[in-house]
Amino acid sequence: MNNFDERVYGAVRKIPKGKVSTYKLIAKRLRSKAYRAVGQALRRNPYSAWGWAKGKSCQRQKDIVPCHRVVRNDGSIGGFCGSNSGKEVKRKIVLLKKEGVIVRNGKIVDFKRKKI
DNA sequence: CGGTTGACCAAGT
DNA sequence: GACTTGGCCAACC
Repeated sequence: MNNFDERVYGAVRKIPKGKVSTYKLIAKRLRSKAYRAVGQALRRNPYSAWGWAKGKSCQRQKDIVPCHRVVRNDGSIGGFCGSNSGKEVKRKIVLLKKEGVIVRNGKIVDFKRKKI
């Protein structure tokens, strides 16, 4: 519970629906400069937000980490599901759209107002 | 313990 | 806008 990964997951879970955050901001919230390590933690994310958002039984909602609400500092998507292929990124965009976050050309529209 | 990696960032070209 | 560089930090081998 005290390792870096757990703290990252905890912070990401607190992101409210319809809002987004960045790797850097999360690191800041943890009082750390390890924004790169945040990406690392999510990459090996043991919890899956994808199955949950898709409505299929995957894991308990309280345990999931909404990694799709975490994007790069400039509002671009980054990666998803341990991959940066366009396929996975598209999934991420769909999830965001469901929550009211519009993404165009791989970037979040009005990102400044939606980030925490 | 040292080197590599990465869902990053900022500044430079 | 794209690409490169140097820096950053934790996990991994």
